[in-house]
This record gives sequence, C-alpha cells and structure tokens, in this order.
Amino acid sequence: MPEGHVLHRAARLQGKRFNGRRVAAESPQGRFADGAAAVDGRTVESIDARGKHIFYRFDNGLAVHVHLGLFGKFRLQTPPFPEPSLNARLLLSTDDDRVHLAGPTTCELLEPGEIEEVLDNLGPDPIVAPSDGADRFAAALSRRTVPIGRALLDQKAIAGLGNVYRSELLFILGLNPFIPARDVDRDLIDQLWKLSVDELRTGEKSGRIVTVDPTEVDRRRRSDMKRGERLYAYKRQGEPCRRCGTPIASSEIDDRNIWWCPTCQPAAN
DNA sequence: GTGTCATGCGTAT
DNA sequence: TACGCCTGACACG
Repeated sequence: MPEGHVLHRAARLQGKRFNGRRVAAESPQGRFADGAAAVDGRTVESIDARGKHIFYRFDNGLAVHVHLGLFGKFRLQTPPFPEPSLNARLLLSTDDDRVHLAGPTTCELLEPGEIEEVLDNLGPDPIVAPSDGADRFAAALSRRTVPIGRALLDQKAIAGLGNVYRSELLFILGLNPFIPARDVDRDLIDQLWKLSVDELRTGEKSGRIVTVDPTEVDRRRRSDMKRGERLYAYKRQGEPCRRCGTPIASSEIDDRNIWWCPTCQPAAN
C-alpha cells in the first residue's frame, strides 16, 4: 500500500529500531543475496525516505535502495521471529528486531554517491516540505499539457503521491482531473502543494490514508472510521458524493483508474 | 482452489 | 499504449 507516507513511516519506525545497530542481512529468496552479503554484519547509520524510495545507509559507505512498487511490503517483527517466507527478498535483523521485505520492485545495493542519482530524478517531497517545494512543483506543472490527474503521479513533479492521494486531493480542491496541468491557476497549485503536505503528513502519522473531514461523514473520529468511509472519491464509483450526492464517476488516465465528482469537480469552461 | 485486482513503474512498441 | 514484473487479499465457486 505504498504511497509516500508509507515509506516515510517505515523509515521512521525502522530507524528507531535499527539506527546505530549492527545487523545481520540475508536474502532467503536469493535475489538479493550478493547485496545482503555486502552489508551483513555492518552497522546501520541511517534510514531515510524520499518520495516512494527508502535508503539504508551502512557504515561501510554502501546503501540499500528499496522501492516497493505496487506489491512490496515491509513487516516489522520481534522475537520469537516467525519463519521467514521464502518470498523474503531481504531480512535485516538484530537480536531484538527484524524487518522483512517482500515483493519490492527495487532492492539494490548502491555505491557512495549513487543515492544522489536517484534523488536527482525526484521532485519535491511534501513530507519533507522543502521551502522551495511549491515553486518547484509549479514550475514542473507549468511545462506540461498533460491532465493534472496525470501530472500528479509524475514523481519528477512531486514525489510521493500515488493513485489514492491523486483522486482525493483533486476532489478536496474541486479540481477536474482532466484540466491540462499548465492551465491550473498558480493559486490552486499552491493549495495542491499545501494540501499534499498536510495529507501525507497525516497519513505518515496514522499509517493509513484518511482524507475525509469527519464532520462530513458523521461524528466518529478518524481512527474509528471503517474502510470506505475514509475517502471521498477513490474507488467509490456510483456511490453518492459525500458533499453533493452526485454519483462518483470513474475513468482511466494512462491505464490507471481515477475517481471524481462530476458536480464538485466540473470540467473547465 | 482459482481468478482478479491493486496505493507502481520501467521498457518495448 | 501495452506489457511485464513482483505479492497478497479478496471474491467466487
């Protein structure tokens, strides 16, 4: 379930357990055997996320770079450790903790300096919220004629948004997904950036994506909401818009589904 | 048990 | 634009 908030949360929670600790590294599945061997017995210096990427820096200068893709998953485990699944690409263990990684798109060893090459291909990350983030985001969009709904998934424009957040952010701001990115007003771009910061940081803290304002659903607190009550648009096609009752519409942009409210997010005139 | 789908993305066409 | 990759949850029988 990996949008950017998941990786930042993983970096924070794993960092608490592994930073400064010597770890055993292995790859039960075998596909990262050489990489695991290169960091086995080394000390973790830091674990950091950027966009949907996470980097483990070790005291020998090497780093492990992971991207979860659509299916990848981390599990944090404590003793007694369960038998690792044969799918485990990477296990990092101390006597007290273990992180179990399965199904990543990327799990690779990086030499010193190579982390920067990955970062150079990423736009501003709302969770990091650099001071020039809104400007960089706006500059990236200003060059693009593609729909705003597509541009939001371009990790060079903004790093960390995925398919859930894109539907939700556009809904909240009443923005039609098909408006060309460069035609979106700068004021709305700034709002998109600020909302991304707020929503991803909220998601990082809770570990799940909740965008609805509880007062628009019922009096329950966000943490008590059932799945399906936490979002405005994502995967709600045919269900009534929480704001106006119009059935939520769905379509595809670039082979990926997107959901929106035809009334609250009207097409540009 | 089998089939489908998914919060992603690189590469080929 | 289409396909391949990687895993797991869920619907269906």
